[in-house]
Parts: sequence; structure tokens; C-alpha cells
Amino acid sequence: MAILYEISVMSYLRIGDLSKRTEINNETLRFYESKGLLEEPRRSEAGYRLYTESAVTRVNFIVRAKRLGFSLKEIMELLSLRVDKEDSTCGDVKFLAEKKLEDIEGKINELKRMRNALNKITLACCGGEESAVHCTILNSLED
Amino acid sequence: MAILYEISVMSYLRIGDLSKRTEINNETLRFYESKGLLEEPRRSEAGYRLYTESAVTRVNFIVRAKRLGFSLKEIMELLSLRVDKEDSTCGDVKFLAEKKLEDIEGKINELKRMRNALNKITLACCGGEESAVHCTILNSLED
DNA sequence: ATTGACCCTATAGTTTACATTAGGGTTTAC
DNA sequence: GTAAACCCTAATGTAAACTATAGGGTCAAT
Repeated sequence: MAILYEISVMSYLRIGDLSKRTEINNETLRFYESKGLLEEPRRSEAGYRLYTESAVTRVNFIVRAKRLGFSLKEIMELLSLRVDKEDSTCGDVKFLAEKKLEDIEGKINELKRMRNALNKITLACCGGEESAVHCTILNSLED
Repeated sequence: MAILYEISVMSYLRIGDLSKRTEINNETLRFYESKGLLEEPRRSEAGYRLYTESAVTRVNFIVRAKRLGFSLKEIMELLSLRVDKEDSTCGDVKFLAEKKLEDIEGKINELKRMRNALNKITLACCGGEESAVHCTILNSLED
């Protein structure tokens, strides 16, 4: 009976690899690190940053949150829900999470209102060659 | 039988009034005007800007859209769905509206994912005094 | 008629979020 | 063993979106 010894060859990502995987520029990654959004990774002997897969996840999270209008500072707060584990209690985390949840619900609702207004436009708009002046539904975006 | 002549006294808003109503600073309002986000309003003899109620609506729209992560340039595009009436056809408007609709749907979906992750935290988190280290659900924010 | 709260333009300064450059080591492929 | 392709830090530059300042006019109340 052959025993298979699996050698876990942990292959680290260098900054260029992380950059390619996330489509975020090297400099921006270092910038995020300097701002505390990215943990300081292990370093090679030569001082090269050595990232693990979790860095990819983290960067993707940052990118998504930014698209949703969160500032880097707010993203830090979202991330702190995971990071500050040692020095914050469950109560703290729950409180912050609930506050952020309200933010997010609010954003979802506002987006839904915009979507509905735009939907009215696309549904009511003939889509033809005539001038949009006659597209009175255009006004539906306001309220 | 007395006839009541209603005199429609159109009362204009000066920039300070608009500022108070929208909680947006004078300078920012002038800045938005310079960027084309706000139409150039009527002027008084002395050159004061005289706004109507619709300016309030417009500013509120801008503020909401900004909170949702739209840049001023993107907001211009959203606004152009209403403004460029003379020079764009229904087809143009419909096309742009549908593109923006996709953006918005995408944002809603991303926000929903974030909300679900945060919901897991708040539901599973004891909310008590113990260290959040034990709140293993904290990891739910990634994926 | 003057004081204080407004308004104007034009210009310069600030903050956020990067991007670029300079100057220098390291790794890898030929 | 030497380029080309990487990596490093530190400092400077840039774009977007404000924000403040300077220097001056306007308006309403006392």
C-alpha cells in the first residue's frame, strides 16, 4: 500500500502576479497597503512581497466596494469587521455591521428608484428616430 | 360676488437658499454649474443667480447619484437622458437608458451580495462582550 | 448712510485616490 | 554572464471633486 506524501508547495504571488489577477496596478496595491487596506504580506529574502490567494479575494472585495461608492475609509470600516478580531467584541462587530447594513439597504433602495425611473423611460420610449422632445416620460427621472 | 385675482408671485431662490435647502455649499453649486450639471439659472439685475424649485430637485438627484458611486461625468450622462431632448432621438435615449439600467442592476446585485454577507454576520454574531475572534462567521464577508 | 449678510468672478488650495519617475537591487532566460 | 523583466523605496505629479480666499458689488435694516 503506497502512501502518498503530499508536499504542499505553497506558491506565493509576487506583486506583479497579484496585479495581473486583479487588474489593479502594482503601485495601487502598494498604495492600498500603505493605507492599511491590504495587510503587509510576507517578504522574500530580497524584500519582495509574497502574497497568498487571500490577497486576491481582498483586492476584489475592495474593487467591488469602490464601484458601489464606498470610499477607502469606509472600506476600511467594512474590512475592520473581519480584521480587528482580537481587540473588538462581538457586540462591536454586530453594531458596525448593522450600521453598514443600513447604508447598504439605503443604497439598494435608491438604486431601485433610479432603476424604476429608467425602466419607465425605456418602456415608454418608442426607440425610434424622432426627437426625444416627444418622449415626455423623460421627466420621470425626477421626483 | 367677489372675484379673487390670484397673483402668481414666483419667488426665486438665491444661491444661499438653494444651498440651505440642499445642504450643498454655494461654491459646490457654482462648481456644478460650471461642469454643466446644473443649468445656468436666470440672473437678477445685479447678476445674482435666481433658481426655481426644479433646481432643488436637480441638486438632490446629483447628491443621490453621487452616493451611489456615479462620477460627475456619469451623472451628466444620466441627466442627458432628460436634457438633450432637442438633439437626441428616442433611439439614443433608449440605448443610453438601457446601458445605465445594466450598470444599476449590477450595482444592486453587488450590494445584495454584500448585504447577505453582512446579514450572516449580524445574525450569527452573538453580539456580546466576548472577543470577536470567536465570531468565525466574520469570514463570510469574503467570496 | 453705513453695517452686516448676502452675492459676484477669478484664482488658488485641499483631499482622495491613484500614477509616474528616479535611482537602484533581483531573477530569469538565453 | 548579461539583458530583459521583475522588484524595492521615496518622492513627485495628476485628475476629480470640491473648498477657500481675495477683491469687490448688492441689499435690507437700522
